[in-house]
Amino acid sequence: MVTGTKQRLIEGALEVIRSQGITAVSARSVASAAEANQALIFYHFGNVEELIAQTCVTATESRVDEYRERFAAVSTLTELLALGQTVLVEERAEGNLVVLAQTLAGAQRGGRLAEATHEALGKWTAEVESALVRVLAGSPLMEFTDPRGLARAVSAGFLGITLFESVDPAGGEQALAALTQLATLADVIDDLGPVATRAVRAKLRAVTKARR
Amino acid sequence: MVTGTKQRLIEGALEVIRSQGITAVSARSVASAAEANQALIFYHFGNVEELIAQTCVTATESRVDEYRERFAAVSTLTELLALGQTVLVEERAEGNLVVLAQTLAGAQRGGRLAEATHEALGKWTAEVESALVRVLAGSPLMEFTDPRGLARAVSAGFLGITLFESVDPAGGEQALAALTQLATLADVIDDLGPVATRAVRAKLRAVTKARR
DNA sequence: GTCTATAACGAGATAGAC
DNA sequence: GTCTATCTCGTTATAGAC
Repeated sequence: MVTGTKQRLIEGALEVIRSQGITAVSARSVASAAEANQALIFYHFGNVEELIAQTCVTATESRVDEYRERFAAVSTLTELLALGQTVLVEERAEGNLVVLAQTLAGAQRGGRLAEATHEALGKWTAEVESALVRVLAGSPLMEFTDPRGLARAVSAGFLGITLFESVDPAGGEQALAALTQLATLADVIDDLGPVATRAVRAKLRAVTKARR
Repeated sequence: MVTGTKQRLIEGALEVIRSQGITAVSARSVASAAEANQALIFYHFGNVEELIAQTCVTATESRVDEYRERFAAVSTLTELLALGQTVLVEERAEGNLVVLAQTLAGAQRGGRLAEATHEALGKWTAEVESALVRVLAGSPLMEFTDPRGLARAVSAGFLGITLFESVDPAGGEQALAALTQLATLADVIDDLGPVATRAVRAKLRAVTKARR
């Protein structure tokens, strides 16, 4: 099944999306990239949208599987942040964040692509979230952050940077560097321990008060 | 010029992109939304890509102008973060972050859209950056953050959350909430002043050492 | 500036031979 | 499962009347 036509069509779709984006996807362009007959898309997937949906989900699945062990090996916030950087850099070459971002853009009208991207995003956020929970356990940060929301924010941020990079590579690099710096700051809070905890608690009280 | 056909075509393009995304854009769909004749797109813009490019730039310009005074009024990090949230919420209704994100996706193949989105992104990042520089002046944070890169990271993050929201509104909300919490943490570091500065410096030395 | 009409082509999708 | 051929429709873009 490795060299099967169905698989080749998915790889063709990946290639078209990576190099030209979702707007360039058509039965003909994908079939051409896959060196397959255009009619086979409809035989194997029924329609083009379904092909894209399956492409997005399986590609994401395969990349997340690739990273699973590495996420599991992470035990500190610093390590997690370093892994995040690695993901961004590796996917810059692998191109699967581009695929997810492009499919997400194509999902604006809802439909099958919305369902598929929702599923694909869930695969990333689940991995990030569980790593966050593990890493933040016992940290003063745990008390004030929601790993669930944070995992989503991080995933969304990565997608945004991926899109940003495509039109401004230098700017994307700067953005990544800035995030790394912020990461260090979070680490510092972590290390400050009880001092930071007290400070954060005081701040939260102040903020809460001010908003009443 | 307010009710001119050219303007109506731009508004039609905005409507199509907002409701159905970049993949649904065509001379016919836009003309229909603008209640204008399809041929007029080619008379006024030459081709559809140019229409989208101008739509993206002018829409971004108008929204950024809308926020300029509010950015200028910001004098603390907390206020800036609050404004950031406001932007995200208001643009959720206004829909112009969606337009920028969608155009960015359409810019994957380069060409005119890449140029236009580069320009549009620059308008946002310039505003965010100048506010960051002002707000971080004299803060211990200034020493360790690059406002230029941070502004790009923030802008990219907003675009990512915007895309994320379109397929998972609840998740987008959680992401936004998590960022707000992180914002408070940054604020705390700011308030800690010299204590934080020393801690961050020590941490940076440690990190630098570990990487050698 | 705006319209109709139409050329020229690419799109999704299906039928049917092999 | 894969191919060719084809239908039908939507697409960009232009020509030319008004």
